[in-house]
Amino acid sequence: MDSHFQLVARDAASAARRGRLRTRHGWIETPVFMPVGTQGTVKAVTPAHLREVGAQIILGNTYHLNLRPGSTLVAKLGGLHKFMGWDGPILTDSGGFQVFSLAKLREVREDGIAFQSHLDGAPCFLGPKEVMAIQRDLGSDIAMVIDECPPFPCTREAAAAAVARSRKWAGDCLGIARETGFLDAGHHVFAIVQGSTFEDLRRSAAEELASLDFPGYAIGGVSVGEPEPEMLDQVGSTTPFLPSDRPRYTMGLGTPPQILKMIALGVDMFDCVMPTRVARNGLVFTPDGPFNLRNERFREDARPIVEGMDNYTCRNFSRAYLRHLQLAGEMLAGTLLTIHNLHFYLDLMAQARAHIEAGDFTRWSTSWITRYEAGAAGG
RNA sequence: GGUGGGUUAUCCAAGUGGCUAAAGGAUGUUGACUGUAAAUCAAUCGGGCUCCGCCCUUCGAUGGUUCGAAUCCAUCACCCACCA
Repeated sequence: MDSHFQLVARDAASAARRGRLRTRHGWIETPVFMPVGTQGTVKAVTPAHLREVGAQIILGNTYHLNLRPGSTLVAKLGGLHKFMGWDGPILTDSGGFQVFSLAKLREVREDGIAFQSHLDGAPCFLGPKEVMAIQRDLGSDIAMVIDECPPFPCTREAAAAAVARSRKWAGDCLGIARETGFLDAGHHVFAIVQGSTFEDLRRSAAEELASLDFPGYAIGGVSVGEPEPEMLDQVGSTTPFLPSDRPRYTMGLGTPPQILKMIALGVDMFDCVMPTRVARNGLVFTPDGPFNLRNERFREDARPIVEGMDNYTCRNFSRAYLRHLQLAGEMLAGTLLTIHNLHFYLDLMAQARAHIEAGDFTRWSTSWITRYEAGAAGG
């Protein structure tokens, strides 16, 4: 089997899969969590830190990098990998999500999305042609199609329209990738399934995109403010209609328990700003749930965030010290807490992979979630 | 010794008769954060309670004027500036 995606093992009690995805910058073991590095940096940490905590692949963002410093500049300087000093795989988001998050400054047209730059108000346009050109410039290993990500809640009409536009754009992106030799060179292009909370829309979108034969499939339109049950329903009503021999990726998710639940639904790839963003705000993850280091109860706590956890932060620093850094506004706090949180997420994924291989994923996952949710951590 | 200015809650600092438990900032405390316009944002911040409301105690100290004072008057204490 010389496919770019290989399934190594499957869980008997769920749809969880253990796989391997080949990219131009190496193989990725799935399920995988991808730290988010929107602007060509995973905030607060260096590529060396990323390696150390076990990152296999990171994200970049088409919208942001094209506005600043500009994709042609990045191309001129050797592509995003060289530019940012990261030689592992990079997935670039297309900017579709920015339609949602920057909604006040956008206009969705048939051929793409007109934005106003959030930086200086300059007009900016992203359509299939633009996003593929930018992602080619960046040297993306996995390029995402441009899509329309509707908010939650959203009407059936709006959801259907977003699905239709996204499907059209997806086909255009794939066509461009074929014509330009992007795919043949070993880059991947992933489709994005929309459909909001409408199961039939999700299903038809998934089936139609599947028929186009993409190297991978993403589930979009989640993590837009919907309650967790809705979110899991949307994922669960999409994955059955995606080809099982292609990687599946839920965009922008999630919390540790959510990720385990989605692995059980057959999802292979995840990205989320949560571990990095909340780290900069003082929140850290532990097997007994998250806690905020700013809390006074850690004032004199000499223990590491997680006893025995093998990362730079837990090996060397006490909760009391990290709390001090956070309260003092020291930038090192963001760095050390990000290192811990990323390691926590990536270590969780490594455990999940091992348990899928070992055949006891569901049992392990259930007890992991139970402990996490019961946790009054740090007490 | 003289003249002028000042003393407000943990800190800084508004407030010159009622709408003031007292602006604003800082600090503190708590919470939020899900394809990153986030090293951000929000709440709370005299004490107590049967806590969508009520009761105490506050604006250097004491005494006074007034229906009512952080706000006016007197005395005292301390601080600052300038002049001797």
